[in-house]
Amino acid sequence: MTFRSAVYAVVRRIPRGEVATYGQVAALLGRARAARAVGGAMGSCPADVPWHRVVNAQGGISRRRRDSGMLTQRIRLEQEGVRLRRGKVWLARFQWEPPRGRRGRS
DNA sequence: GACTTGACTAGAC
DNA sequence: AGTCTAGCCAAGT
Repeated sequence: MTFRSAVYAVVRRIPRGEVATYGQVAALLGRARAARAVGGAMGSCPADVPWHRVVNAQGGISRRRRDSGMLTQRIRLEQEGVRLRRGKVWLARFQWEPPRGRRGRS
């Protein structure tokens, strides 16, 4: 199980209409400081991974080196009902609150 | 195994 | 509030 596949597993759990931050995903994996690695994993992910539901700590859409997919991300989020405030996701309202005691043990 | 890169962050200025 | 700097982590060379 690579770190990346673990990342995908978590992202797939993000409910439609909600979002999570890179740091949040990292924390759920027990690697609170690996937000950067999470971003790297998102660079290329399976089609069934709702990558658009992952944003940076400020609720903003991080820039890719190339591709302007960040535009697609914003649109997809809005279509799911996630509202933005001044170009940034309204985290206080749409940030995902993952259930605890999951991840295998209780 | 060292070195580089990147969709990150938090803290200084 | 906008920029810069320094940690942090996994992957690919």
